[in-house]
Amino acid sequence: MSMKAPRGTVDILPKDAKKWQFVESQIKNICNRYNYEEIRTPLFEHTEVFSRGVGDTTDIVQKEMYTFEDRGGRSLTLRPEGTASVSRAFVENKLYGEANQPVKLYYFAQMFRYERPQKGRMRQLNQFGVEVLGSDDPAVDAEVIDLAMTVYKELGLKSLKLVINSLGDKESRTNHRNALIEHFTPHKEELCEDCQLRLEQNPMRVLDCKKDREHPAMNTAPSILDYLNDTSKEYFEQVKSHLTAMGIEYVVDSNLVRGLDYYNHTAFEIMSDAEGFGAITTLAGGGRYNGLIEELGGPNTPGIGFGMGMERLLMALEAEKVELPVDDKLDCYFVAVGDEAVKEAVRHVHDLRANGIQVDKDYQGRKIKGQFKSADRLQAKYVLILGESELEKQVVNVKSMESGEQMEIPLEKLTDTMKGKLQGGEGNA
RNA sequence: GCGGUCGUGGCGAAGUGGUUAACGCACCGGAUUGUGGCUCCGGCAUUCGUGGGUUCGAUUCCCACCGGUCGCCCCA
Repeated sequence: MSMKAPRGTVDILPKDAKKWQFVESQIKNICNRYNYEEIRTPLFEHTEVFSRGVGDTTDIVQKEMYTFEDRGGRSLTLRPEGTASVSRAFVENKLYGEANQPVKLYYFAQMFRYERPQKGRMRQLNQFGVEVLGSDDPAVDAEVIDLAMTVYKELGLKSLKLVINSLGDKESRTNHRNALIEHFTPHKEELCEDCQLRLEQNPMRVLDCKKDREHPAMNTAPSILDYLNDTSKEYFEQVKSHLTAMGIEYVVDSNLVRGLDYYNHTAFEIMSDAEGFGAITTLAGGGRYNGLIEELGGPNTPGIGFGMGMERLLMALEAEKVELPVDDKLDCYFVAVGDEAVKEAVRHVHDLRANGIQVDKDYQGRKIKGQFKSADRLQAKYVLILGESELEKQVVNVKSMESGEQMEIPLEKLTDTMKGKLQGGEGNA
């Protein structure tokens, strides 16, 4: 029997986990500056949260959910995205009653989608996401987009493309929808199978079909931007002017639709131009969802947010050859020689660690040479040598692996000495 | 869900229907009796993705399945 991780899942091993930790800490730092607070919601929800929240006709709900029945006969689903879960939590915990509005939240969470795996597309994926609930100020839309762009820029990405669109309010959407049906119905037979279905269920999505891109009716199709009513139009203008004021470049693409039903007004995607991405270029996507909270049983509350793929972020960093400053050097390696010293080493290592010093030692019974090799591989800054002669004199030989210099330090001064050396920073050992 | 391609030790990578499956890296041991990074010597695949089939014989041929990868769909 060979045990393998399930299809579309991967193990993140220590080498990579260091990168994840770094990226996550940078992102949390940014969230803190923007005053967003973390929320953690369950890994699974009642299936209804997603089918109603995300929308019955979406690909996610129709073919990508991990749905199962628990022993009590409840239908549960591993979360495929974050917004519906956070919205449910917002309603259930009555966060609309909090003193500080809007409520600004962020999360790091695993998502699950049953799809054919590909590079940058996993069945279990990690997302960083943000949701702002309780304000319909266009400046919030701009803030959310700014936050996402800031994450990428501060991490060092350059090849970014921000695409935005407005899907308008309910009235605008309805008018546009009718216009689309009127426009495409005469050509229905000429469209691909998927689009024939989309025309009935969600005509907007015909617009971003790649198969029918060449169809003449596509170019003449009514654009949502022409169907925005005055308030929607004004809203979009304000979002754009805030972005411009912040120096954030964007492209308006009236065919940007987004696959989830809950979106209205602002929709956006951030893509990468970098080489080595293959077919997958979307790094993050999001938009406004002013009706969702009500749909889930809460008070009429506006909301906006985005989801950012962590795997794709890491891929983008790699594609652009961004070096992350991950420190994998070990402070100290404790080398013990001789039965008595080996026994003593356990206690001394403990003491050093208790005093905040990073130390490791040999557990393979290696000889001194092998222990030095280990120290070298672990990129130890210092090797602390305890042998019979040192034991007798109650000292430790401290060797700087960088300079090769070695000096005797009395055992009782070891902790303080090492603290001093390590605090001293680069190279002045 | 559909199509292409691939699957040999920890990693990279040759190879052939037939007694012992190259090589490189890594790793382990030794030359160096208490000190790493260099050098030399030695060690390191009894499922060649899994399961069937063809054959006297299959890692090599055929089929299925599983998995990776690329593209389509869609998205993070």
